[in-house]
Amino acid sequence: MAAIPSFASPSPADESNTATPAFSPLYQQIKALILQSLQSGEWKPGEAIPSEMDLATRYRVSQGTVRKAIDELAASNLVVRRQGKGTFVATHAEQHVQFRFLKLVPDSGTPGSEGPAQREIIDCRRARATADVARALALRSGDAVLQARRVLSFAGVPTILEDIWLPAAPFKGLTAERLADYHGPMYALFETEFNMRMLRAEEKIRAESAIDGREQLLKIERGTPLLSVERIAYTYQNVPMELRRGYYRTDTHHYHNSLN
Amino acid sequence: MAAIPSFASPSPADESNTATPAFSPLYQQIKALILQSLQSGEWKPGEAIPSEMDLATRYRVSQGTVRKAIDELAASNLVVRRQGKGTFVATHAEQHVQFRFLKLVPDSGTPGSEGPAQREIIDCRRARATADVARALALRSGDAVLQARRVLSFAGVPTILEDIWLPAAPFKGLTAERLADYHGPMYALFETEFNMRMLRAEEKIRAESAIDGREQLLKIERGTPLLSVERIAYTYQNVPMELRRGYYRTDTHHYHNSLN
DNA sequence: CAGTGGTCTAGACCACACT
DNA sequence: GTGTGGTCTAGACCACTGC
Repeated sequence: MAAIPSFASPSPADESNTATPAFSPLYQQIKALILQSLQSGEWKPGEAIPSEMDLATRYRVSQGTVRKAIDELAASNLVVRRQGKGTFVATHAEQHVQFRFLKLVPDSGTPGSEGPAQREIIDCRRARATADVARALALRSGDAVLQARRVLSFAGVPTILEDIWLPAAPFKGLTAERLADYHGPMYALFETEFNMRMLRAEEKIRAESAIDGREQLLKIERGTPLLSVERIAYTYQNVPMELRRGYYRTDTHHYHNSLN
Repeated sequence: MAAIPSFASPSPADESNTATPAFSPLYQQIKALILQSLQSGEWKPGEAIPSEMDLATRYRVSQGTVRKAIDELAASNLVVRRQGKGTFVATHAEQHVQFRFLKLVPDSGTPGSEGPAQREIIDCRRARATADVARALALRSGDAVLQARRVLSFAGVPTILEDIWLPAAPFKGLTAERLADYHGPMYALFETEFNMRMLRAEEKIRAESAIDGREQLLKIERGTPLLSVERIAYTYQNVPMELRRGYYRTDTHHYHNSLN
């Protein structure tokens, strides 16, 4: 950095009305710079970023300052540190993070113990955003979206029904066919084909009855209670990039959450 | 510390069979020592712990090492740092952390916008642990437990029904009457009266139908889908100290979760 | 003002992975 | 051995709080 000695962009006009003097530590500025390089694709998912010493030289700060910046990026799962090897851009494509955002686990056994999930696309098409979808994705009503419906099965048992909406613009080139033929982890596809990384998500969870044909797709009785999970996934700058409405069977699985 | 230069308790006999050489950084050892003092009650919830410099002197390490230890304790919400004032033992008794473990929020408005919750104890008595309760609380079947049932209402609407089990031994002196008469946050009572701090919790969430009288207590129709939330709360050393089975209405509220 | 936590530096050394 | 992240130190200075 060298520049900006400890104070960041405090437009003097602002200070009169804001309570906070907008002090920003050096390591936060470095963090922002690294974030920029990540977003721009200078370092791609799975790749190593430059070593701490290299970055310290590049930004003209000490290694400790770079370190603290990377610490925070690692804490939010944007990068992964590996001692002796380097710091790597996090990815959804790796085996052990396949279902980073999926918190449904089998009642007995460990998360992956049922073997791989079977993904079946039921429906996939272009559509126009309804009011609620538009609000969730920060679009306008009627904007083009991609819509998909799929079923995830574990050990042959249909367990999850998902409706997915994506804004069409950032995923230009993604056809319904491409999605329908793809059977790997969806977030990995987004990363490799569209340079779109899902960084965090918010979920709203409710209990609902299985109706509107969902009972048939999950092969359960009409009216069975289902866990309804509405997820909005965000990319850089907290821009919403995916809306997902999931319906989970909870007779053999449960949603697991840890509270600190 | 001074002692134990970078290696902690590696009983040579152990090393033959364990894959990990059991290396423990100094700051982890300091963290463990601070943890001990917290658990022993040397510093009570709400109080300040000694300053970083004081602790550094006490343990004969540098301030930076103490700092890193406290950083981790703060990250797991065991202590709270306040610049210019000190580091304080976290507590459930403060206003803004009243419902630290409750993730049910109203569909519209902010978490606290409905005003204070009304707590009504429906039932409260001593009992013997059934097999499943015993397993959850690491007891034996038949061990003495305290059992309570209560309803939480927001803005006069009954929203949450909770069954709570506590091991009787650690809560010796807690009578059914005391619990029934108490109308504040339960975890605060545990802290002040029994020096029992709930540090983290695990939840298993399912969708279930309102039956077995739960529909009456929540004043909803029989068969309405409810969110079933089984929570086990842990104190120091990951010892389970409370089992709570909650039934949440999700027509006006939802369970909110953030994923990173 | 003194005391607290927060930032930043420079340098030394350790643990780990690859070659 | 070389290079990476991880630990630890000592000292300086900054920002916030309360006396």
